Amino acid sequence: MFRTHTTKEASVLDGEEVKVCGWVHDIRVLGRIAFIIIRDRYGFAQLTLIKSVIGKENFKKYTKLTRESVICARGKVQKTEQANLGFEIVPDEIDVLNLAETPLPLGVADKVSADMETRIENRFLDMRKPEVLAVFIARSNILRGIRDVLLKENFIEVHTPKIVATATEGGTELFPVKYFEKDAFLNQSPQLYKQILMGSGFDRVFEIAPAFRAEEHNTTRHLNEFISIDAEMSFADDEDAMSVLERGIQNAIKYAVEDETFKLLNQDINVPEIPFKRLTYDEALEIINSRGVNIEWGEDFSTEALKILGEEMDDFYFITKWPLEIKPFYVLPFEEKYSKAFDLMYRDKELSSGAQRNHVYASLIEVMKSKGLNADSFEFYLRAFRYGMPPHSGWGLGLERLVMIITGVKNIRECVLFPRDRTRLVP
RNA sequence: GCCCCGGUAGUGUAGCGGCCUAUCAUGCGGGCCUGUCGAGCCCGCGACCCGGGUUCAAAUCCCGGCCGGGGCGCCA
Repeated sequence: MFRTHTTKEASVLDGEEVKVCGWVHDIRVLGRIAFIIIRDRYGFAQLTLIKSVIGKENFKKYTKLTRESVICARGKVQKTEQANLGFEIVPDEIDVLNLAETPLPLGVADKVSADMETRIENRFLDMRKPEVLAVFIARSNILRGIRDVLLKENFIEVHTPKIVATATEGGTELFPVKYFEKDAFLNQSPQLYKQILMGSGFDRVFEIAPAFRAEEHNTTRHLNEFISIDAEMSFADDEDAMSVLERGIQNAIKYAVEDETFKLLNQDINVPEIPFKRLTYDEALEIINSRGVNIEWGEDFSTEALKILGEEMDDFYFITKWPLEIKPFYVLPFEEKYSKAFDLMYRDKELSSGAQRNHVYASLIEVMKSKGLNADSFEFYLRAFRYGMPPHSGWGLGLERLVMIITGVKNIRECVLFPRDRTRLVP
């Protein structure tokens, strides 16, 4: 057995023999006494080495260990006020499982910061930092928070193809892939497939999976590969969809903040009250124009415009009743020039977009024509609308955007283990 | 796709024509120290992205390349 206890399990003991394994975080030598700080995923433990007890040779050997080496220490746990952690382990024996080379390309315990590039190139080391790990623990909790709500509300978790023959919505660029003798693409969204499932009578589905966009954007809030959380529900309107979404967000934040590692992020966020405020596109436009930024009716909001909304509104809010012309073909038209589309915002950031969908075949064809789309290439999708398609609604939510907002991380790349951006394909 | 900005020891930086055999911190190596916990003190190690040009003189100015960061557009 490598270890009997994690550092956290050992921290509550007193007098017991334990074996703990982890990384050498730091070593402090003070003449005839030395301290080795050992770190594992769960925390830290201090190994206290007294030269006269452990022997001259062992003392020298152990204090010459390099930082970030992997060791396993066997010894007695003692509660003590003298240690900052409130306990220490007095080792009889330390096994060196793997000696780390020196110098480290990125210091884990160093007091200097590192650039994003250095961090990502040495991501395995970067992720040894407890505050970096905390982002991924939060990410896991956020996912669980949303998944729990969806499962509880009877959604079926599904997976749709990521290698596809046609664009989902037009507009964004796709990554081409060779599919034997055919040309194919990486899917930008599961939109069309989850709608087909409504025609299959699945009633409520959700999918948590990667989506790919070949846009050459270079910002702190875009990725070329991201995780899209998509939900779709039958016999439901836009309001029903928004309501599921806000319950999911609320629960995600609840799960994230109640984890004890969340405090490492120094993020001040409260579990939000629901329902979130609904603001129509027209109302939003009025606010923006009143602040001197001119946006014409029917235009999408610029970053500058969204910053104004972010200042005027509460943290989370929906923008509803969008002009039909700036939304994708599959949204339901409403009062001539409007649609049943909505966006979920957090201050100035777009988190999610959704809509009640157009389930009427003839109307769908008409909208596609007006947008210059070729209905023939969407036949696999459209045929589901000819043999019994219920009214339905849904949304897509960018996981990393949500993680960014909840954890307070400023660059979306920090929310992904190994991010894919305009120039990064390795690691 | 358009527009800014930047590349100096392992890491993060200062310097922006001659005071540079290049600053500081961190790290690494060595020494002292029996309770450190951002340990302390002393000694040492280690760097100007690549190619061309301007100049008596280039880390510093100019051109090209490569690499990176950010903003906009677009979106999640």
